[in-house]
Amino acid sequence: MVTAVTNTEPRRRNRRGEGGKLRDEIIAAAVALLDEGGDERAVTLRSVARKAGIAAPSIYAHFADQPSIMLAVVRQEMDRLAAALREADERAGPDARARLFAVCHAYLDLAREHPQRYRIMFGGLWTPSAEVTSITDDDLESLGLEALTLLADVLGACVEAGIAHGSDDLYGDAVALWLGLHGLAHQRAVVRTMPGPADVAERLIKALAHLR
Amino acid sequence: MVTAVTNTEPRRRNRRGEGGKLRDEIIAAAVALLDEGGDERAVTLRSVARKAGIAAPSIYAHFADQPSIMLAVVRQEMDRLAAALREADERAGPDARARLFAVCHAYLDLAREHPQRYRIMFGGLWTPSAEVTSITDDDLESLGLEALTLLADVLGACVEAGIAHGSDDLYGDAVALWLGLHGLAHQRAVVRTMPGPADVAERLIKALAHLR
DNA sequence: ATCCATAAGCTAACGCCCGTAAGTTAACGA
DNA sequence: TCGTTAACTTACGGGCGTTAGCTTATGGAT
Repeated sequence: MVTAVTNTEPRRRNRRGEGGKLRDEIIAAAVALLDEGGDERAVTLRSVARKAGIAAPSIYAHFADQPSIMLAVVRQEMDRLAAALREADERAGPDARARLFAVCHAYLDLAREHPQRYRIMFGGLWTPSAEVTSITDDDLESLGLEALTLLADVLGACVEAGIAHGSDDLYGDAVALWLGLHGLAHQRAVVRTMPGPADVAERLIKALAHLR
Repeated sequence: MVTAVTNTEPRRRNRRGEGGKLRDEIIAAAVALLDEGGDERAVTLRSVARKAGIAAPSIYAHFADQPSIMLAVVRQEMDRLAAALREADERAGPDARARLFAVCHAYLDLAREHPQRYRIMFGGLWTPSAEVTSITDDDLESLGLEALTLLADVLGACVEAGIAHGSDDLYGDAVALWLGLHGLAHQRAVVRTMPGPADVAERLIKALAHLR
C-alpha cells in the first residue's frame, strides 16, 4: 500500500509563471501524508518534500518554515469544512429540521472521512507556531466563525418553525451544539471503537438544539 | 512553581530494594514537562531523563521505550480523574441535581487545571504505540469506563428524583453527556480564548441531562 | 535561430536532538 | 569480602530543520 508518489521521473519542472503551482502541491502532499494514517508527527518538512517529489529546501520558496505548512493545511481544510456545511444546508431544502440534521451530519461525516485532518484542525498541535506565523487570536477565532454563524442561522430557523424551544442567545446555543458535535467528532477521530449506542449523534443534536 | 526536579547533586542513588521509586519519579518528570506548557512533543525520552536528573538509558530499566512512558502517564492521570469525580460526587451530598453538577464541574475543572495532561489523555497521540505496548481496545475502553458508569449513576439519580426526563438507555445518555463535556474541555485545553457565552457549561449539562 | 536573464529547483552540508546498544562503576547488603 | 543492584559514560546511526551556493530549463528579446 501507501501508493508512494515517489515519481521515478524527476518531476516535470513548472513553467515560467507557474512556480506558484508547487505551493498547492506541497499542501496536497502534506494532506496525503496525514491521510496515510500515521500521526501528525509524520508530517515533517522533509517527508512532505519527499512526497511532493521535490528537494527539501525547495519548500522555502513557498513557506517560511515547517509550521507554516501545517497552518496552510488547516486553513484549507477549514475552508472545505465551511463549504461542505453550506452545501449541505442548501441541498436540504427549506425544512428547518432537515436543514439542522443535514448540517450536523455533514460536519460529522467530514470528520469521520478524514479523521487525521480533523485532528490537526482542532487538536491544537500547530498553535505553537503562532509566534512564527503571526497568526492572531482573532484570526484563529474567525476560522470557525463561519461554521458557527451557519449553525446559529439554522437553529434560528428551527425556533421560527416552532420545532425547537427558543433562547435569547442563539449564538450561544450554536456554540453549545457545536461543542457537542466536536466532542463526538473528535472522539471518533481518535479512537477506533466508540462506546455508547449507535444513535448518539441524533441524541446529541436533539438535546442541544432543544428540539421539542 | 514547577519545583524543578533538576538536582545539582548528582542525585542520591536509591537503596537496594527501592529501585522502583525511580519509576514514579520518571512519570512525575514527564508530567512536569507537560505542565510546563510546551506541547507533548517536548516530552522525549531524553528530556524526561534530564528532568528526572538521570541518564537517558537509565529509563530502560523501568520502561520498554518512550511511548510506554506516555502510556503510564495517561494511566495515572485517568485514575486521578476517576478519583476526582468520585470524590466530587461524595462531597455533593444526596441531592441529585447537586451531584450532577458537582461531577460535571469536577471534570471540567480538572481539564482546565491541566490542559496539557487532558490533551494527551484524549488527544490520541499516544495510540500509535499500541503495537509496542500491547494495549488492547478493551483496555483502552475501560480507561474511561469508570467515569462513564459514575455519570450514568448520577443521571439515574436525577431521573429518580424527577428532575430529569427519563430514558430507556441511561448509559447512552451518559455517553452523550460525556461527549458534550469532552467537547468543551478539549476545546478549552487547545485554544486560549473560547468563543461563546460564559455559561456554556451549564447549558450543555442541562440540555444533555434532559433537566426539566 | 540564437542569446541570456531569470525563475525554478537542486546538491551539499551544518548542527542538533533523538532513541538505543554496550560496556563500566559505585553502593548496598549478605 | 563479594555478588548484585542501580545507575552511569560513551558511542552509533539516523532524521530533522535550515543555510549557502549552484544548475538548468524557459521564454522573450535580438
